[in-house]
Amino acid sequence: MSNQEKMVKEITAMEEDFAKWYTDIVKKAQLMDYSSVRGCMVLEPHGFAIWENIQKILDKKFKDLGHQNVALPLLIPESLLQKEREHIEGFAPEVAWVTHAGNEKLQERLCIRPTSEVLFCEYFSRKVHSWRDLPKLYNQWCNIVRWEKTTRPFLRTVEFHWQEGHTIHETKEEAKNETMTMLGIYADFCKNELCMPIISGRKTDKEKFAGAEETYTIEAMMHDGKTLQSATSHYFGDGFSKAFDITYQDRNNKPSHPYETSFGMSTRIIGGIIMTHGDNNGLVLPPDVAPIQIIIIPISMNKAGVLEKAKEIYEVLKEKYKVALDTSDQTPGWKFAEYEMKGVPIRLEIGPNDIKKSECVLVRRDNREKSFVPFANLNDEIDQTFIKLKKALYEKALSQRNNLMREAKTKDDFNKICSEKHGFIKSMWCGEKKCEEILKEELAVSSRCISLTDDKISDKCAVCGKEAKHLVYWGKAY
RNA sequence: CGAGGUGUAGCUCAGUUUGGUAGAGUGCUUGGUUUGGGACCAAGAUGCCGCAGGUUCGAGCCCUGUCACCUCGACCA
Repeated sequence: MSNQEKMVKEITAMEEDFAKWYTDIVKKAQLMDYSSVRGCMVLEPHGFAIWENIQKILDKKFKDLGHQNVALPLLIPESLLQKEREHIEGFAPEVAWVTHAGNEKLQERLCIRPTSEVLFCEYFSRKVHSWRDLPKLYNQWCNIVRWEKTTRPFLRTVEFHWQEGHTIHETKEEAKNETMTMLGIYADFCKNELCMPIISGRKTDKEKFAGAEETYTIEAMMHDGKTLQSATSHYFGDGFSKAFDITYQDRNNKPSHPYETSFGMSTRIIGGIIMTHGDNNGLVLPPDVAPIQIIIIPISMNKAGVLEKAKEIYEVLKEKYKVALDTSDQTPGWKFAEYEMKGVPIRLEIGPNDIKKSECVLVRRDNREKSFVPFANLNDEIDQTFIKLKKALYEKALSQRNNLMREAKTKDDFNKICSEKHGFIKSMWCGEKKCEEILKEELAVSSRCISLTDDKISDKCAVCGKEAKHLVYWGKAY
């Protein structure tokens, strides 16, 4: 068996079994491990380090906009959860209740937060009394629990880590602006740092967050054509503030209800990175979130000068990059495969032949292209390679998405498209829930989002033929 | 929650038909030779056979129950 075959043997080819390919990568790149509770995952160092990098980048973006971090409780009393009707109806089935020791008769039933709107509302109701107290721009990094029936690593777990921003404002306009600003933050982050093309838009009433007036989303397409809701930003209007009796004296000295928003991105995005960039050799990580950006592999470590040179290069590069040097006694081939599996964007090989020529071998993870780089040019060449690699990741993902993008003008178009492999389906929609339900029931595609642009592909709803109101992106969702 | 499947060494699994000393590959440990795409030799260590009952002289294997996990649906970020 050739080495190439051996390597491929480790990971199921995505063409053969996509679900297994995904699980193989998650396990073999050591991103996470299962635990003794179904759907509750151990985030292993390499997986958590990706999340930490995501946190670092997003947290800075939030703080640059004036948001502050807070930590609210893990537990919610039943009466609090039930104050907003739509909200509790949406979440009730997947709430985890806590049984606790002590005098249970006297204490109210508690649940683990499935999301923290009600906690923020209660908090705001105690803190907001004057228009001078507004706005409040808060965020928390935390874990939450939703008792999902079927779970998949990162994509859907019972416990998951996320950030949830909650803001409260004087006016509708201000709250709506906040909602759109935060959607933009997520969209830019996906594009610029994660190299993921996304479509942003508004959710239909059927798909929006329980209790929200409007939900905005960014949707990405995975290798298998399915779509992933990658982050959401909600405009709540004053529904929550009325339900939770948040009132303040406004500028006219009248009691008034403020307007709220919330927005979130979760560890699910790591699943999105895997299924957007990964290949049959393993994970492919965008440099900005890679725990190791450069791996240095010395060849023939026992030959004179090799280890010394590798260490020297490591010391220089570590000033600027996340770099690691692997001096373990595994063979070079083993190390190549290992770090490709882990998605490390750049590999440097340093061996006796290179030292003679004062150069090293630089290999890109995305296309595995090798080049010889003089030690003197290393810094520049690495910078250039990161730029090229990021561009290549984005463009590859974009062209894949566009190749699988379809347009449907009629129900027959939908039928035909859904009988083969497809990604997003663009079509015009009349705005009726019934047409959404028909597509969902007959073809298992759901509305992903309503386009925010005025683009049209026809004047009629593709399902019922009545006058169309919106351009909608449809798809099979994770 | 429906339909199917699987629980045996860290991991992947054989052994269950026909009950009779617990197995293989891989990984791990130690020593040596190696090192430009998952190296080789030698010597080792590793098991509540998911859990609880039952049948039997004797159960990984048969019976009953139970729990967990996986795949596909439905539900959902």
